[in-house]
Amino acid sequence: MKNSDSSRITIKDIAKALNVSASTVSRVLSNHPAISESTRKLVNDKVKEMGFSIDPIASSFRSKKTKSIGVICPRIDIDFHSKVISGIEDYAYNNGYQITIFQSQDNYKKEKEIASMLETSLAAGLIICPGLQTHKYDHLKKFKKANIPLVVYDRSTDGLKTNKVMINDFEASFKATEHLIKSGCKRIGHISGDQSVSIFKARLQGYSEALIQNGLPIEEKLIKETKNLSYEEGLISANELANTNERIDGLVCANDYTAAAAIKVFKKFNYNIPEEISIIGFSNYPISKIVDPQLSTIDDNAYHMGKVASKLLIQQIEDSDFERLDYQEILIKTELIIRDSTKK
Amino acid sequence: MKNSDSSRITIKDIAKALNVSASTVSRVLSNHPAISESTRKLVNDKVKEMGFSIDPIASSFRSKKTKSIGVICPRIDIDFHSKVISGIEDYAYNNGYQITIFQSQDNYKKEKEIASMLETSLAAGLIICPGLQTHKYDHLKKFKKANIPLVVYDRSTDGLKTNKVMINDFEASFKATEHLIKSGCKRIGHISGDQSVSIFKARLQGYSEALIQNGLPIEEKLIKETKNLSYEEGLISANELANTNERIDGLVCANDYTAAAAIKVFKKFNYNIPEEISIIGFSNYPISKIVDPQLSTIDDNAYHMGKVASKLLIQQIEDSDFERLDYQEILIKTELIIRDSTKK
DNA sequence: TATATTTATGCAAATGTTTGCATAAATATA
DNA sequence: TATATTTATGCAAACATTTGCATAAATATA
Repeated sequence: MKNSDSSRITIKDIAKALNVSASTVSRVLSNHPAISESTRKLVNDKVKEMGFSIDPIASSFRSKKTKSIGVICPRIDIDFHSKVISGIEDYAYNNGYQITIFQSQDNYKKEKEIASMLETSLAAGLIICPGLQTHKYDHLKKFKKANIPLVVYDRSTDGLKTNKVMINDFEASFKATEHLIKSGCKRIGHISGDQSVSIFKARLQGYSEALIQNGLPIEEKLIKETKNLSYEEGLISANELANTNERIDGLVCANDYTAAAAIKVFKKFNYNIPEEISIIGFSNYPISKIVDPQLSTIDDNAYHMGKVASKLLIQQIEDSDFERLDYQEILIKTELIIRDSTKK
Repeated sequence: MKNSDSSRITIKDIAKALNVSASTVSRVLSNHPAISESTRKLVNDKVKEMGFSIDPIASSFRSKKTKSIGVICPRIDIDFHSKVISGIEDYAYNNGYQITIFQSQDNYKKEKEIASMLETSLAAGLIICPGLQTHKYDHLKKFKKANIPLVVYDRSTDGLKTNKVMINDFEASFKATEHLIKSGCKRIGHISGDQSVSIFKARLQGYSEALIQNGLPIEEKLIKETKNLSYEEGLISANELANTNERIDGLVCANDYTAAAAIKVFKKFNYNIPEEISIIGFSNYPISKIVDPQLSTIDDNAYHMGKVASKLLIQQIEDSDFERLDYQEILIKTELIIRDSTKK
């Protein structure tokens, strides 16, 4: 009765109780084919009876594999990231993986630090949204060398050839702009995000391309770049747009905060929304249903994006042919959500 | 040159290179006192030179300790939880711990499943916000038995004596209500959450107590219970309140969504806010700064709550006197944020 | 100087699981 | 029936680190 005390039940205890070897028990547990049905049942029953469960640390130690996926994002408490992570976790959990989360705070040094830690700690894989200050990717390239699967989400990483899951920002923004054009808008402005960030650049391009393809001119003064797409910056930009001498009748915003700000400003300037100006946001934040009028916007499918990233990663972890594949880029479809801030 | 290939550098490699024993290297790495300054330096230099880092799995395997904190919450993509987790992660990371996150989806069975997994996987500790369906706590009591530190956050757990970090909901709601009374409101309604959930019960009690202490009557028909405190439920409740024959001049809402809904409804009924009715929310969600007028509310300090929970847990993990303490309950202070939806 | 104490280091075992190799038993083939 | 093949199981080593115990070296005490 070596284990009558609080110490954990091991494979050996099961083996001893059944007069079989530890190997046999281990093989049953991992569904090894070369085990007879009879012993398989015997072992499984005993395992249940004794309430045994495998020690994951010991298992990882021996096999050099873990069931733990590292996730690095700038911050967890940003609506978009929390949704992506929710999707990552759901899929991972249902497939037997755990996720360990880190916040880089958009700090390049910290991001490198976390990445290198993850690399030496036998993470099964890494899902990362690189920080805004991250422009070199050596810390990520190391994962390829170490043969640890890697998936980047949301931000494009020029020069790093790796698995990516992204929103088709260009297409989404194009779609949003086209929606305004089709409903009759002729003079459409844009409140854009930091143009050194690829996704915001893509949103501006989508907007521009939609104008061009529909024969509308691009007017530089109707494009207002902001640093953080904050509500406050939105107020400022919208004010400037409301004060141009010729009226605008449409506004494509690169997120919902600036769009909400624009609604407030144009209402103050006595524009009827959507009759005199159509305003559309991006992301489908909770606020979009609360502002008055309710905001038309683009749903970025963040949760789904997380699921896809998780799936892609786990596929690569488990697929032994992994080395044959090089990498994949997946674009997530967005959805145009038409509410009351744009004409039908 | 055994390790010229891709295999990892071990303590033995360092030992061999310096002609010392592995024990010595290990002791340097864990700051064991019985090591001379000279060898300490020698080893540390070699460690840097060879780019060695300890294998955390092997270390955990031998020492039966991990640096991994389990976190279970209903969902990650809820503003409150994502902020708490952000705080947990920040503090944990700065103290050498990692967090592994799970979503219970408010599903009792899943919560139990995750908890039991965490218990057998050598988690250093657990931080949990129990789900709405969780009314028995055997799965958490096991942690105490297994001597794994446990901290519950946000939801009270009657009958479970354990470490808790909570908002003082009673006091916060009291404070909010008193703010309205002091600014001259005489007839104050309340939109409340599910009364089987302790925190929402406490918010109702805080509201009631403030009325009583200020000599105002409690009118049952001015208290509207909702199931989920959703924006839609807020619209319905506010409509009912706007249709009582005697006008109300104040409204305390148990969250910001219902408060935002109330603003919309009372504006529609041509009330001037805050002159004719003061409306206050709870939680300080992003929307509170965006609705018009900007919403007065209670900041629940979610990020700080996470930090405190993390700190409490790590204290208990590392404090060898842990068994001496029984448990602690910490109440986080809330902050009254006065914006434009309430009279000054 | 002899003995006691302190300080610094090494030895070797132990942790729980997995897995290559060996082998026994059972079955198929000639 | 003898041999070859397949199937099921066991043996024992390996993984990287930690730690109790032993001991050598250095220092303090008598």
